[in-house]
Amino acid sequence: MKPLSVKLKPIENLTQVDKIELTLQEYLRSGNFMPGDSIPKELELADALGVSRTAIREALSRFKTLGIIESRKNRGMVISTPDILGNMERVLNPQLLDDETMREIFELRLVIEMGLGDLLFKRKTDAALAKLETIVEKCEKATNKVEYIKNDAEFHAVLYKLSGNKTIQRFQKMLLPIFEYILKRMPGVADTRETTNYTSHRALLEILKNGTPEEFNGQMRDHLRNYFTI
Amino acid sequence: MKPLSVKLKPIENLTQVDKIELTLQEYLRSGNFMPGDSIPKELELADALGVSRTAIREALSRFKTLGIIESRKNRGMVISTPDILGNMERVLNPQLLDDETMREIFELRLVIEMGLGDLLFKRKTDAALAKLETIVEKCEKATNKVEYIKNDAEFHAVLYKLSGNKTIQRFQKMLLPIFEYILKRMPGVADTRETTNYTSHRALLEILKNGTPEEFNGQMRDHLRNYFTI
DNA sequence: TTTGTATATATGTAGTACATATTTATAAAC
DNA sequence: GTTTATAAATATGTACTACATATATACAAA
Repeated sequence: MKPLSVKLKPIENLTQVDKIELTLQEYLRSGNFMPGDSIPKELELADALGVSRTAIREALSRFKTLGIIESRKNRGMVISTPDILGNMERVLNPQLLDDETMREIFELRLVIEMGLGDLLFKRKTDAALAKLETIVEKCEKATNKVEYIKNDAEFHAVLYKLSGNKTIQRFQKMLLPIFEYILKRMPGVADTRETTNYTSHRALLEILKNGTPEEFNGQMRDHLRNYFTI
Repeated sequence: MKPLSVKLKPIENLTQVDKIELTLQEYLRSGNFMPGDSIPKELELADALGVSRTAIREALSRFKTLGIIESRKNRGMVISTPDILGNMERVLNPQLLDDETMREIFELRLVIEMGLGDLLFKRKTDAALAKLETIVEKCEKATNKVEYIKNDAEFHAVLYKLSGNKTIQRFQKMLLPIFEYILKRMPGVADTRETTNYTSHRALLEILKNGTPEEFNGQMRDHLRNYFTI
């Protein structure tokens, strides 16, 4: 049989609500709305678009889910500031994601960690360094794998906090389950947290105290190099 | 007056649909569903939870918005693989986000770019290097700011592509509008793309050809250093 | 000035009816 | 026997109505 042209696209099968969503999206975009601005009430929108309140509500519900608008009884709908990571967080489920995507997220985490040096040096404080010091010491005294891993997580968490960037910090926190999943389930990725850390963390800390961002990034590369076998 | 204790939290004001969402979320989580698995139809869920189909539909609509489930007529609902970046993309609107968040996103992009070296060296190909070569040459011949900026964007885009990580690549693409917004609107951030690039890009490329990841990351730091004044 | 009460209003929930698309079964045609 | 038409069944999609619920507003009472 002659193969169908790949250019043959399925006819657009948008539901009513899909169209309403697009219309409202364009309306919101072109209206230059700012957070706090209110939009017409459901009945007005339904009337303006010539559709039922049911359909309008479902379209609005999507925006509400994304955090673009908020609604309160008798106050109508207002534009809100969406939480850019919140939506991602809600779907970051290892059960649902495919392996390739998780591998890529894993890599993204590594990349971030290796590029973090400058932020850390820019915002490090004596208090934070002291805190890292105690963690590294605990790490050096750890006697079993569980303790190692716990301290490792804490060390990196404090580093991220030290970056002074709440978005990056949250991002990393979200990615932790993926990280664990990869280490446990993926073939070819060795969990080296036990063997490398207790010297490596010390080195990172010393560089952070007296070294340069370049040195730090380099040491971090070394710290994470085993994960790069993916 | 005695100040109210900050521990005094507002009483939980969850709507019916909110509760349904939580219930279904738990149901989905504990059920170990995989993409492709189907879930009970709306009427069954409504019946099981003792609520109207209307409310069930609104709760399901949220999951649909997040990409966790999909629905088709007469086929019911099936678990799907969510697009982790898709939801973020839909709300990445400079108009709606606050300046602090955008600054942090801007930083995140810088961090990623400075930690990208290893991936690039691991996956570089002759073809990609050749492509970068032509871009750098164009860049060196550029005569006005518009050309510089265009080439700069292209150079970085090819770098990201070279990383072989589609998630990172998409992520960067999504962040571009934020990047542009920051450069244009934020005080204290100088747009130095014109003055630094034509030498800096060449250096990056030469390192990528014959150098090491460390050298590359270092040069990238230099390439981006002006943005770190935030 | 505060506190209570009534009223209007916009969203939230329920229920019914029907539209629409897709599967399944069955019959007809070659 | 394989394909093609046709019909019935089914689950989601849309519309409409009615009422519940929370909140703003106005006004009265303390």
